[in-house]
Amino acid sequence: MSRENGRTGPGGGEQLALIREAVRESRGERARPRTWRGAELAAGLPVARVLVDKGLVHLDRFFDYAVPAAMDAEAQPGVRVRVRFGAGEKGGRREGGKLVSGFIVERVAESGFRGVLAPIAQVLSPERVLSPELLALCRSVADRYAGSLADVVQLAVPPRRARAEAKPSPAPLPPNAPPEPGSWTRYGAGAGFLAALGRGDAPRAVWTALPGATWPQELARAAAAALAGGRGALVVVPDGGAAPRVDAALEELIGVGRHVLLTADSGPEERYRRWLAVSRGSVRAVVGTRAAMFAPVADLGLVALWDDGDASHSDPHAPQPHAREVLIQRSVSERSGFLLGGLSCTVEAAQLVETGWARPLAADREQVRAAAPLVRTVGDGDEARDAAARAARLPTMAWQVVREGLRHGPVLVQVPRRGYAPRLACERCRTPARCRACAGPLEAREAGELVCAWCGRQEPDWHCAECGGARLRAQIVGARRTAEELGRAFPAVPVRTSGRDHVLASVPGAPALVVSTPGAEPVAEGGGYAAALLLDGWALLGRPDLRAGEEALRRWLGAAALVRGQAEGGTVAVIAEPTLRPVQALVRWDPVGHAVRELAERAELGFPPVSRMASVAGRAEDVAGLLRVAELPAGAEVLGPVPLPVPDPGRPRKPGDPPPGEAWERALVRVRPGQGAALAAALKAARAARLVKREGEPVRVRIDPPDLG
DNA sequence: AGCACGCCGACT
DNA sequence: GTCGGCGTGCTC
Repeated sequence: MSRENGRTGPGGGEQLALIREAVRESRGERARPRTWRGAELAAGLPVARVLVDKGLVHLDRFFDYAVPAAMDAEAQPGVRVRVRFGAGEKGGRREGGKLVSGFIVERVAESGFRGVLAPIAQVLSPERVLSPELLALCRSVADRYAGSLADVVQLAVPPRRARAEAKPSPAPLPPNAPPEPGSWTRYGAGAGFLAALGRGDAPRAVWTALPGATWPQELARAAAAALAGGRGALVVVPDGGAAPRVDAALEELIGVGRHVLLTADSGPEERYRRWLAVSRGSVRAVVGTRAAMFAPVADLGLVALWDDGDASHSDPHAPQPHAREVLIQRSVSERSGFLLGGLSCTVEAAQLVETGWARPLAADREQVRAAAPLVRTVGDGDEARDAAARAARLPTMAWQVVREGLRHGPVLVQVPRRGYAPRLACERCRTPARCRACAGPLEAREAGELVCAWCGRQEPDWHCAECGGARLRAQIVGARRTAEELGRAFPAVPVRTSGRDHVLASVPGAPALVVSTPGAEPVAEGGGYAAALLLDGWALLGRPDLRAGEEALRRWLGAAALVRGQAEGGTVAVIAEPTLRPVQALVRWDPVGHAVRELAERAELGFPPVSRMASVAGRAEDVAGLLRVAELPAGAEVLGPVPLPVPDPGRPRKPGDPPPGEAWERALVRVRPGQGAALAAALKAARAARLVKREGEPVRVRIDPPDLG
């Protein structure tokens, strides 16, 4: 990686640079200037180290600028500045260059740069938004994910809103009184965990929450415990639905003015105002979504994350850091407590316990059994005997669960989300159903007709090309129709739907059919749903994804946790093959056992998180080229490359998709867990080298790729 | 990404 | 001699 390696041949730039330097030296120029074009420079520390806000990987370093005396007071570390960047020299003076923004990272007495420093053009505001702690966090996240510091800083520091900066933040309030353990006493070590937070320790726990809707209060109580001990707290939840619930619970515990809610819902200016209140130390607790993981809470006592299996915890912007990994890093470097909670359990969470890094925080079996509903399973193929059940294509048992449930309260029906299903296939031989014109995958529309997802052509008379079969596994249609038929079968009962565009927060406790897609389930008032029917098993489990089982269980538990406990007659029917591991884990309500078993399997196969992986995607020659120059750590294993499936031309292009008409390949690189940092560094360096030399098209590098087939 | 600098061929 | 083509490397 040494600079000299890149230089070749006589008369190269290296010699010239030396000559230019010698000339300057003889002219008496130096890197510690007193003046710039006659303007006086800051006396004490006249050099500012600046992070220039340009995401280019090979520019991932600081640049020194001269600090004019007039800016001395305001040009403090952490402030936003404008600087001229990119111009060459004319007669030993800097001219032109584009005005770019950046952050002052440090003030120093002298620069290592042997040239004429350009002055800072402007201090945008004296607000010190990029504190040393936040900078360090961004640096370590960038390193972990093979990304550039500037990219991560962009995620961590919200865009400036001058109006929000103008007003001072309110004075901080004294700490609240320690909260009672409350419902934490239901978990063996719960009260102890809160007590440890309160006295300033840094306990770490993976918490398996009991079913029900009390977890927002429990998260709030943990935050309140850290606050009462005089430290800060940060709670990250997956979506705008959960955040207000934790926020409300926290407000009830500690009142107004000690915490803020950081979500996109409040709008950029209000959000920045709240962020500033945190940055200025005016409040020391934050509840928020993904981006809040970087919130500059001073003196962190607790970082908490809810439901780390939710995909929204993974930031879609480069370098795509995951909230769990960022918060793990924060809890280590800032020596804070750590709480990873959920109704379910990811393999990563299980690994934190397995390695001894965190302690499990769970209720005993009796408690779980009492709080959880009764779960009954029935396979897909079981024939129903009565006509109504057959019309709804429901096995008799499932039908009875719904009918019985409707006598006592609302019944939740979980249906698969559009676009979440595997492609339609021949019922007999499972050959995917393809368009005869363009070979695109066929989709079933509401009315039941078949349409090509790529070219839109209708296919009224489909026959399997392999076996001549005429029947499809048309389950999306099936599940939706089942929901419709249920509504028709119980005409006296209202039907409510909750999904993508219309998400209901809650429904009344009266009998009703509540049809919802996974993740959009409303809370039922009056103690929960009387029953739930889970119809999306085949869609969840049929995906060719390493996480399919974990994800199915997570979504089922999320729905089933809203159903009343077994003692109050709460029942759940799941239509899925009863022998499958996630189905059994649901019946036993044992997410941890499931995760532990999955983890063991990953260990056997050498899959993450037991190994560390990165994916490298791009045109075949670029992927090969990058892997050739990358100095991968010893023992690194390259899997593939294999051709990447072409995304549907009909769908809008997602970031990260190959450009239309280009065939991409993907390789996976696997290393032992301890070598993750080396892997990231090697891939980053290789990509930078190729960018500098302009070899081929850029390649996409992703650490912890989420879509492992 | 821009943009200057350098080397080499064609012109006044 | 000197003007301007693009190939190479730097940006405080």
